[in-house]
Amino acid sequence: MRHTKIEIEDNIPSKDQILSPLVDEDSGGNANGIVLKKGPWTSAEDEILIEYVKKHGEGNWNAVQKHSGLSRCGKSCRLRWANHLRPNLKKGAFTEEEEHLIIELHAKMGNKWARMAAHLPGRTDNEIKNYWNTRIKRRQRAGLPLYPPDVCLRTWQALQQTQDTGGSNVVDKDRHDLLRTNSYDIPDVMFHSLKPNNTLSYMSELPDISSCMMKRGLDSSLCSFMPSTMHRQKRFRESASLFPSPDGSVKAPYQFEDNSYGQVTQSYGSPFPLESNPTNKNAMSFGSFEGSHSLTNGNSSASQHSKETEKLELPSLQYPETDLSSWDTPIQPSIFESVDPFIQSPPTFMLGSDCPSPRHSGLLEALIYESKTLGCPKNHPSDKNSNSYSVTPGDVTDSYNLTASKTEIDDYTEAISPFGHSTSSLFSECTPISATGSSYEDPALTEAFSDTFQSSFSPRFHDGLHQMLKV
DNA sequence: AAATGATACAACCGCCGGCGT
DNA sequence: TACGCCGGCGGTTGTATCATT
Repeated sequence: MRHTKIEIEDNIPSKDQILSPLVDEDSGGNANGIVLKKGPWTSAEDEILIEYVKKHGEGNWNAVQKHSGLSRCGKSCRLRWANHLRPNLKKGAFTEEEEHLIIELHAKMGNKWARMAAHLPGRTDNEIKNYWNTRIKRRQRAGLPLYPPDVCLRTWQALQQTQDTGGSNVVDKDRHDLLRTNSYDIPDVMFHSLKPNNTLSYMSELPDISSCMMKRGLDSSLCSFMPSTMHRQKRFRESASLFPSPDGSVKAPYQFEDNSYGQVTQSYGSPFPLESNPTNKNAMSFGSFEGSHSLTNGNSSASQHSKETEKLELPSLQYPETDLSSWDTPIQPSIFESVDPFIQSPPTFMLGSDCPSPRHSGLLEALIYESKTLGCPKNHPSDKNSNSYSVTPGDVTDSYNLTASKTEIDDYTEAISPFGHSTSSLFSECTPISATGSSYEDPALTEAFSDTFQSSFSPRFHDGLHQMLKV
């Protein structure tokens, strides 16, 4: 880990700091009229803070300024202490073990940096967050997925075990607790055009799956490389940013075909044709890729705003249909998803959950979410170019128009796994870490995961589908 | 050697929940 | 119950440093 100039020359306040200390000019200082300093900490300030904590202990950070004369706000003091001054902080680069742990933890927890830090003694949430964001960028640039297959497998197994036991023996207890609240604040996503001639069919609900976790997975890891670190609003705002089209013009990476209720569909895949192209076998990509919208600061999604959609966060979903054997192969660009931006109240049987927002999702949630999403009746693409089922504006809440035959559904579910797309797509989220020479490229591993996946969900999906068709 | 881009890291900001009044 | 304060958390930004051209 590098040492910054500030750390190295800690005893010497920078010229800038001396000449023009950064202060909170906006606030003009605290309630006492004292101007609070901002910017890098000096060693002198560190000393003061350390002394303060020695005397008074941690906490009551707002009192630091009062008692020690340190011109820093409480938040700043807490952060400085937590990230740099507290004892037993481990400095330096992450070890291989730590990196693996982070990957695994992120698969389970999503962007829960503080909780992840709890599993990494001496590491701070900020460090982990920075590491992860850097990793995301790196892999995005390389067009590689985020999670290695073994992580996918373990996460999936953990998920299954959790479901089977109905408990929390695999998933952290607090995580399990998290599954108990309700939060349906994200758009549901319909995956269509997942395969040539295949668009997502309706799936019935999976009663034993946490809808929360599914939601949380929406915009994250599994679904895309879009860092889940973006503010929802901002993400949406930026989602309206423009992406160059092949002809040099710019256009939104996806468009609403119809912004009426229940029929809003967006086509993702900025530089590529917006309509589904049946001939583009590799169109679906789970990972990020060069030129994809996900590369805009790692954030994908652009959209046109409509009155109805303005408040919504639009997820970035990229479902590669990558070959399991090509872990290190940059994923082919393209993606066509449709998103129902209208958040509807979920069926009550859906598990309430902790569902912090989906932006925090990890692989685990992504897996669940994806399966759930596919099983959600409201997630219906209206893509007329596909065989997907559509929802008309009037049937958002209680019914759907099924425009495909049961046979089609059967074929589809059989063909592309319970997740609506090839099981292999899930692995595109997984990636080998070449440096470790681990088993990430082990075909047996990926196959095992695939088998597990298929065998676990297909029957349910089928049952659900058939049941749904009776409606 | 300079310019440019990428990376790593520190720090700030806004939001949210808990808690006390 | 409402309100304000405080601390924690996640997201974002700014900047120093390194690498490449």
